[in-house]
Amino acid sequence: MTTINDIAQMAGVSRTTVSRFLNSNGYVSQEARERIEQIISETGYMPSQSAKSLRTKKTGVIGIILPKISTETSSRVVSGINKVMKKKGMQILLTDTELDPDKEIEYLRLLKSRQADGIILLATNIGERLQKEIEALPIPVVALGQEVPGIPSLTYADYDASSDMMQLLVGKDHKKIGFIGVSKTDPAVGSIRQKAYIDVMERQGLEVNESWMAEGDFSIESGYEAMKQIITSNRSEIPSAVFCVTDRMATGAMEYLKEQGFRVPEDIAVAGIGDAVMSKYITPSLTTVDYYNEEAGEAIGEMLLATMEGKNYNKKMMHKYRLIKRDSV
Amino acid sequence: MTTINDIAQMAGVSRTTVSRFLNSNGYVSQEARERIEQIISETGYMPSQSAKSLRTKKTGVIGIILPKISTETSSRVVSGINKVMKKKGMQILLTDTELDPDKEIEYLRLLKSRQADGIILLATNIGERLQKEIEALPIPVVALGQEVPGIPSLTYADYDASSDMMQLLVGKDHKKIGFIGVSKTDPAVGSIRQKAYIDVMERQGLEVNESWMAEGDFSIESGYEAMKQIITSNRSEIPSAVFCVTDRMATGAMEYLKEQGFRVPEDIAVAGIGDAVMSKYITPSLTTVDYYNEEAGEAIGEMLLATMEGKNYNKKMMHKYRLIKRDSV
DNA sequence: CTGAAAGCGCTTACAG
DNA sequence: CTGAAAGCGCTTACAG
Repeated sequence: MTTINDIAQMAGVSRTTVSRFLNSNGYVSQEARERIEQIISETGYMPSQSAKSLRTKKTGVIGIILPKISTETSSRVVSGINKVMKKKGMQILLTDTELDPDKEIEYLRLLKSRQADGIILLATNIGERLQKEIEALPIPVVALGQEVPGIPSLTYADYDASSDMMQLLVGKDHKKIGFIGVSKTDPAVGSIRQKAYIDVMERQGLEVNESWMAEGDFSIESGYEAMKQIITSNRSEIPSAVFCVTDRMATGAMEYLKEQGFRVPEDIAVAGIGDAVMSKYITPSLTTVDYYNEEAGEAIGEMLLATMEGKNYNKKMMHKYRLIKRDSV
Repeated sequence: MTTINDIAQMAGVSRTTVSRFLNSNGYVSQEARERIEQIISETGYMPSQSAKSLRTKKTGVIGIILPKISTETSSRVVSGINKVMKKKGMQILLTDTELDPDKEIEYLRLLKSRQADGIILLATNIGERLQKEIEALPIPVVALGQEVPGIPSLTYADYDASSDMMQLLVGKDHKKIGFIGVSKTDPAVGSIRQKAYIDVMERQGLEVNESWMAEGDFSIESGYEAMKQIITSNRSEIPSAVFCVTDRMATGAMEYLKEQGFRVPEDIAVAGIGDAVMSKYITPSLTTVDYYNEEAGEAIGEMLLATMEGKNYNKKMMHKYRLIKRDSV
């Protein structure tokens, strides 16, 4: 590998001058500049980032901690983050917890040792240990999707979006509304969305029937199973609508209903959240909520950049959303 | 930040000993070991990767050059790669060319300057310049999805898979088969899959009607438009089946057909490639080819690891696939 | 079993 | 406008 010393020698200047040229700070004579430029393009020289980082304490890399890489939401978010980081010449180091809370901590440490300039955390749960770990970290951390105490967070409007969707159902005169959720260990998806469901039901004086509620694990199959459970355990009185906290689970639920000969939405209406591409193309097309994930990625990227610059950034934000009314409701 | 020197001092040993402890090479007395261990856990010390990399010339990072981050294929592949890299304690640096060939070269250089230990390239085209650049690179590079001369490549079985799909169509007695492809600058998707289409048509003595062929750009919308073009420019004689080189375009094509009142597959059959999740849940479900992208990710990861170790690895491989027969054909 | 010393490739005061 | 020198935090022969 050719180094800055080689370039300096070949150009007949000191490495200080080459460094100045590289970083365009300090004066370099036109003459020196030209010779250096020439040599660099001849050799294809690229400064070593490791050496640079060791010296400057900046790596130009930010870390992203994802619950799961191969997910539509993840890839949209990453795409958004990448968009803003690219402009700043920053790279992205990807990390995947596979939904394991311990790994969130492990990766936080790893990213520290790799001296990431900043970290974006897409947490699924937010335990004590995680918070302690973050607090001790000498690197700016921001969170997307969950509100994490003590650090800037951008959350989705889970409560409002879920309430709106429930209102839509209620407005269509549904009184028996079922619910397919996920574990409450996930505050945003498991807990808040369910709370909105229950609150609207109660506010409307509607009965919250436990047997109309089931829990899945985000997968399409689990939505299928949850729907099956709701239907089979309620021979006499099945719900006329089901609110699913996720498009994938809603897709599974519809799959089961169609299989059993139910008409959607005539017999049972189905609603989801997330606006997966799929939701527009299944039949009937799915009524859902668009969370603008890619833009959320951009926004959280900007937030991280701002906190890295020590700016007094608005700490807690909620991202926009919109209801998409289609044919399943 | 606490450094190895701090640890050494606090533990009353030299930093050499601490380093030996950290990397578990060379002897360290039980006593020293315990003190060091203790101090490290107290301080939460993590060795600086930049310093380590500068010294050892290994970063523990591999780079991935993707045509587009937020794509189902990409995220499956990355997930597979991550799976094998995780086992080796390696991290992934993500890079997105946005389908711009110049960026492939740019990112190759960037990853060099970041001293990636290896690079996985998901190229979309393979020009001269790219090949020259790779050749000059002092880092192992492997390619997935396209055969790139001079480096180990894992390709999908584009020709065979497309031929099989065409045979399936022919077997269902289709004689007028249309085609929706992409630009031929993409050898694998644009060129090879089309060649298979034409070869089968000719081998069967079927007419290759130019007006039954259209070109999209991978997007669902472009599939819609391509289908529209085929239908509207053939008032008298429309094809009875259309082979689309991509599930997304097939989905768009079906969307247009359904809109126009055509029945799929009775009036026109539609086939795709890629097994997008969606393809199972649209109506009718899409007949397609599963390329096992995640496993391909694992395989290319292993190939990179092997080349990094200088192993005499099988240079050119083709990944397995399977035809999935569903209801659209 | 352990430590002193050199060196990886940069940047940055400092002095000229 | 330019260079000599120190130092970033590690690892690795080498010597004991």
